[in-house]
Amino acid sequence: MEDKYPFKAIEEKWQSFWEEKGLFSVAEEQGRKKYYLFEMFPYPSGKIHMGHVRNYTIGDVIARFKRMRGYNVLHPMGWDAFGMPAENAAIANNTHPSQWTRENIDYMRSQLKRMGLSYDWRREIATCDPEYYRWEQWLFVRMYEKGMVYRKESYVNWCDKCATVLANEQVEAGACWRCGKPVQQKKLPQWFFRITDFAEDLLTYCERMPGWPEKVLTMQKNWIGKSMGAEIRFPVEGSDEVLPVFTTRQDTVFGATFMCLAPEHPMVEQLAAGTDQEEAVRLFVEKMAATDRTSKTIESYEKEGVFTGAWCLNPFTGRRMPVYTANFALMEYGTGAVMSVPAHDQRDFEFAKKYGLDVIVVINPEDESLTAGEMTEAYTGPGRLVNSGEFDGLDNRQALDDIAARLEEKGIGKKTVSYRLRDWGISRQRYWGAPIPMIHCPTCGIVPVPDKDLPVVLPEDADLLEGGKSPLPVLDSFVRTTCPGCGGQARRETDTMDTFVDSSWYYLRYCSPDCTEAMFEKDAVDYWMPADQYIGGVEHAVLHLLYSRYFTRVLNALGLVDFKEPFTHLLTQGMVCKETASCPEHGFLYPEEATGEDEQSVCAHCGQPVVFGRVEKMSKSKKNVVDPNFLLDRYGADVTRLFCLFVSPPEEALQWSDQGVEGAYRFMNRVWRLSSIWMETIKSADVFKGEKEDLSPRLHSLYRKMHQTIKKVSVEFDQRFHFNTAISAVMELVNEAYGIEDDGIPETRQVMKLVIQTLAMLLSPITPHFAEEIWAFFGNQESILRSPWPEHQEAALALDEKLIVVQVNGKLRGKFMAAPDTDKQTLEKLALACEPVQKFIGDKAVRKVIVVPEKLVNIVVQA
RNA sequence: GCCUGGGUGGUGGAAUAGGUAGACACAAGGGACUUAAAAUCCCUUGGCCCUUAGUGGCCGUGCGAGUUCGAUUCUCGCCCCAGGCACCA
Repeated sequence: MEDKYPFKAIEEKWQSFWEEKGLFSVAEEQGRKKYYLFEMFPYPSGKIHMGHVRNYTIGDVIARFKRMRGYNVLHPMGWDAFGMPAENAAIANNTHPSQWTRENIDYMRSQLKRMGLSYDWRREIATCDPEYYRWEQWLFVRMYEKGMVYRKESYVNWCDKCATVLANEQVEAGACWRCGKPVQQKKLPQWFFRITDFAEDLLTYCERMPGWPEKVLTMQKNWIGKSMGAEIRFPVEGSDEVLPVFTTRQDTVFGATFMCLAPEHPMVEQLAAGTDQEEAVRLFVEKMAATDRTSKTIESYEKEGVFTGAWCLNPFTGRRMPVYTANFALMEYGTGAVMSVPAHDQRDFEFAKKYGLDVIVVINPEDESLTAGEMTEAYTGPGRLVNSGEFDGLDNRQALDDIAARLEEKGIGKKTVSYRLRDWGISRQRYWGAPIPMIHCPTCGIVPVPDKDLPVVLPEDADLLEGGKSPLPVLDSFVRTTCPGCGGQARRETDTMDTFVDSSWYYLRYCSPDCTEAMFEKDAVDYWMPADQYIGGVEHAVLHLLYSRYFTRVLNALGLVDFKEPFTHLLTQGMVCKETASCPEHGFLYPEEATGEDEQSVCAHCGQPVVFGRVEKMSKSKKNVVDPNFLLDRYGADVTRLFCLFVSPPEEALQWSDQGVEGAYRFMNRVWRLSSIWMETIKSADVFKGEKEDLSPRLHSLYRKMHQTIKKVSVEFDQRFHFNTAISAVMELVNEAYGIEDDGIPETRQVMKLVIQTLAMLLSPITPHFAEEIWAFFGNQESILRSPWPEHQEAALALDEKLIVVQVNGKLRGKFMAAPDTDKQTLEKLALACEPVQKFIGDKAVRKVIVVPEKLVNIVVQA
């Protein structure tokens, strides 16, 4: 054996071995315990990045460990293959999205294979495959039949640059999540999934998923945004019209002095018609429609509105309330109308101040009496009702219930719930996606494509248009069709589905990827689902993960699956970060653009000192990326995997360190060397099976350390997934094993054989190629993955003597050794006898002695 | 503004049914081997103090209180950082 771990030859050898033996291919085995884990499938963007490396390494460790633990492990991989970058790249490179995507998949698959990931590649799926999206279309039709999908003309988030509609989830701070351009509002007919029907259920189950991180559940809960409140109907003066509002503060209804409608509210135009405000309202509404979301957010503090000329009546006080249209009223939330209570809502307060509207205090804080004219901000806290007729004196929390009850009695409103969550708009005016399987017939209206005609295949011969506009509407061969109802000429729907639809059910397809009769084989799904472990970036906490939960509910409601939650355990891994380097003049710099040693580095372009900036998520724009290929070439897959797991626990951010990788490489070589040193002498030896009492103190200690390590590593792999501490434990074992010399005594060789074999097994999930190589050295023909995970022996952990810590008034003052079963009295006696302890007690009176057996004695003395 | 995490050596990070703070590694320093370098191996490494250099003393887990024999861990108040949401009535 060589001095350095020769990863190149070894890794290729074992990768072929696994592939030839089909070691990771699985099938349902009734009666055998299953484990289904998978990681978020990648978008085939070109090549894998460090985030992928980290994500898939974490999953692979668990998969390999569970196999050795005897589970039937399903560990699949696929491609989230539809999406805009493919179109953009195709235009830029004068190729076709299909070709671009498939080439990327081929290359990235080869990269993943180089990492030694244990996937069942026979189950590989790509969402752009017609046999995949066929079933998505099929489901769409089922949902349409059940009224779970609808079409509505509505204002949608529109990105001009990407030339498409965006879901609310894809709008970040008023800008497109993909290109960063401000998002505008545009009125278009769109297809929507009724996700809001499941808002309550999605929320309820957030309390029933102990396997999910609290953080993700909280983000989902906030996203769904449930508010308990009331709907109150305000009659419009001099008309039969009624304006319903949603409020969470019905306790303040006596203080409502005006009303605000969203500029898009359908009543705005009608109310203003014929009044002298008509023109002003029209101008305001037009101005608001032209304002994009970003500037609305930025100017969020400046409240603005226009009187519509109409008045409504407060149903409790009879007060005439002017109806305004205001920029802070949102059409998407509640009813699009707000009852404004300036004394107790900050937005209403600011609006009232600006337009000179009345402020009426209806809640006084405890022991204080507010005066409307003296308030500088709204009072939103709790208190007692005033100016509220029969409700005066009530605690406002009680009034919430009482006033809601009165609403129902008077027939002017009711208790109700509002959610922040909106229905999911899934139409995309884009080419590279799954076609929506609907037909527009001039006679029959909108008709679904019959099942026998599915899939509606995305024509791959379409020529892409400049600016990213979809070619489908002008592709006659696609658009022209016949109506399945009347047989007459009809047009196909040319919108495609949001790619998040594709990724909302792929984990079900993995269970039976080749099924031609249905979305999936029920038996296979019954066996494998729900998935036991899902791993991916936290950035999908409210997008993909919420949609997947929704989809599972849809399938459940359609009777296709028996469960509601798709993933019992979720692990959200942290970002991969690296320090940035920048030049005041040239911006961010690649490492090779900064010359010189660390602190004295200068910009290669201008010679100015390089500023080493903050540690940021790896990104091309920050020029702080590390290419996995570089690592695989230079250190190999095992070291790359080892490093990713060792630097930090999986859910924390991983901070890249060049020295850190070197350290992982050194460790790998160190274990390799340890094995090399002993290999020849222990090859023919027996594995130690004797009693630990027969061993020399040194060997005994090593033997115990080995069992400790097995225990520690097993717990980490099984429950906590803190691989960094598992690796630390293995390092300690290696360090201790290094202290043993070959003295020719049989027990020494037997123990060393046991230790080295155990090391190979403990490391096999992390550094599988290395482990296989060591395993084969011992003459094993089978893969190490086929051998059972080692079990620690509790008896081997026992110590003859335990270290007892002695404290005086809680401070460490001495230590001694004692047998584990030493009783409290003896421990106390021994502790008091400790020489340094005596010094601290001196002539002070001992007040109390606390004894924790096998651990510590604390002597409390007078201060 | 609201919600959720998190603040521990020069660095990444260990340690929580409350019980030796700093495991393991990186970096740094010293030594061995070598003609030399690389590699490797060994040692030191939280800060401060000492007229006794020790099995020595004091301080130390963002800051301030509290509970306790004992707090990185529990409670309360504050500060800072990261992530999420953001005119949600």
